[in-house]
Amino acid sequence: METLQTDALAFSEFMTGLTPSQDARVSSAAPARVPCEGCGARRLCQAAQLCRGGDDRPVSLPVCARKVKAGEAVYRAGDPLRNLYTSRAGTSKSIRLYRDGRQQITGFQLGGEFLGMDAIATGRHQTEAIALEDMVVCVLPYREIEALADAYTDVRRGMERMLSQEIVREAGLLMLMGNLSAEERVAAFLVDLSDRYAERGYSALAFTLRMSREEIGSHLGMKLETVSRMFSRLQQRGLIALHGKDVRILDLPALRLV
Amino acid sequence: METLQTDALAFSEFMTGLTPSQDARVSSAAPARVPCEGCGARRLCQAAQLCRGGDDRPVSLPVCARKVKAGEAVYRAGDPLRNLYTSRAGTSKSIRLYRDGRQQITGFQLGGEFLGMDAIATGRHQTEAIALEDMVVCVLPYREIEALADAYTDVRRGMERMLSQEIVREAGLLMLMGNLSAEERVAAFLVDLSDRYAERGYSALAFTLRMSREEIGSHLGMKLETVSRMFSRLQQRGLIALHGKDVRILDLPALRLV
DNA sequence: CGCACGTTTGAGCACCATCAACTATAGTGG
DNA sequence: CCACTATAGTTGATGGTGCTCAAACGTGCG
Repeated sequence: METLQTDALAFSEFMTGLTPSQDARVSSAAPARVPCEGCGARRLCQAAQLCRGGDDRPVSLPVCARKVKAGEAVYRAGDPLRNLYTSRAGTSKSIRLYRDGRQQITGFQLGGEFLGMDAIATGRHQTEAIALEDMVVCVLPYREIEALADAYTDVRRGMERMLSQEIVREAGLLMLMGNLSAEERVAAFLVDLSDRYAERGYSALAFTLRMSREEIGSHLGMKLETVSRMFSRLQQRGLIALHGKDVRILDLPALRLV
Repeated sequence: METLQTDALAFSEFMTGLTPSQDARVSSAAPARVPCEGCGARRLCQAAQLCRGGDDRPVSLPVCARKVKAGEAVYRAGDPLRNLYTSRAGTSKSIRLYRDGRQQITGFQLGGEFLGMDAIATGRHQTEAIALEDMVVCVLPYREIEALADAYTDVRRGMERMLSQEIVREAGLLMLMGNLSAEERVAAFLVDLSDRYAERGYSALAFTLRMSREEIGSHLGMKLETVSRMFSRLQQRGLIALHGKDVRILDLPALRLV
């Protein structure tokens, strides 16, 4: 997997599942239909079971790919729920806005992970998703997902499981915010990223943070200076080594116990 | 509604929808089938749309009522998901346990509110629900819910909306934990309770806290002494008046702005 | 009544936020 | 290629918020 990271073109192709000629059709302006079959991330895609037509499911979800540049929004708070999304490549953040301008990052989404489920309750997006780097996202029309879910039990179960997983994930964050010290939170954040990268086939011990210290702080409920200090402290303890945004985890078991 | 609170028997009957003779059949040991039709809380029941048989839905969910004494568990962490629950009467807390004994209260459930959705992802309950006072809960067999959801679109939509609402609710809590001061959190907690009591027909300005200061603290991410101090401060400011667990909100608009 | 428990209030301290200075890095244009 | 700038990150000094420890005060119950 690491070799792919060193080969930018092959890596891009692997993640997007698009050959250069297909790639030309995929733009912000004109999303193109692309088959799940060609998607390199399919094995790890949370939405894959919704996309593919199973033995007993002749119809598969028509998936459009869309490019989103770093800093652009996948969707905005208040937007009506038209689509759900999966990241084919790239990382995004989900921001929840508050009345007085305060905001909180409720989560980061890596490649293969699902976005937008907060909108299902009200029909409007409660958060907004901003790309932290250039992304390719799969656009999953919500109406079609609903239709599929109406027709096929396993799709329905999949949706429910993903919603419930999100509840469990947020409950874990609540625990973190309510009980853990700043150092413990940062350690838990790194362990979580490590686990998720490992799940997607990347190195669990060396990765690049796609988000700033301030964004990490907003997610964990602390200030950017504190994040920086805790990184330094973990480094002094010999648990991690970091140069800028590049993290190497030197002692993962110990980091889990912080 | 307040008159009902003064008449204990009528109130109990109203909330449980059980006449005394029915009531005798309802015990922890032997849950009895009770129809949603007789339930006084039905209009406010989050699960009502799952229970009742609509025009196009001949089959309705067989609902059993169960009594749970204060301090007893509705379900425990690790229990396999067999049922979802609605509180017919009484308040519960949802606790999430942590490896080292630390724990966090992820929420309180009032009468009419749903319990147990955290189990759908894994098939086992991630939290445990403990009654804060004597409760009557509706036991909704998960398999039957699934079957109903497979058969009827509106049931499926209802389930998804409830799951998504839970995500939005927890995201709000995350915001609270990440950004608000102790005083702001306590104020927000009271406002939330006020809104929910109002929704269920009770007074928005006078109610009794069913949980201890420590439980409030565990929910809001602070210590019980701090909760007490913040209550005192809000009282000094003239926003609330409290005697023990009885709260009167003197200036709700101001409390919202804290 | 006495005991247990929940709650309130106080004093001192630790942790994290704030303010501020400095460094590192990347991007821009001469 | 190098200055120049802007942005991100690190580190230090200081203060405030909330935690810890502790004592006193109710309130309910056996």
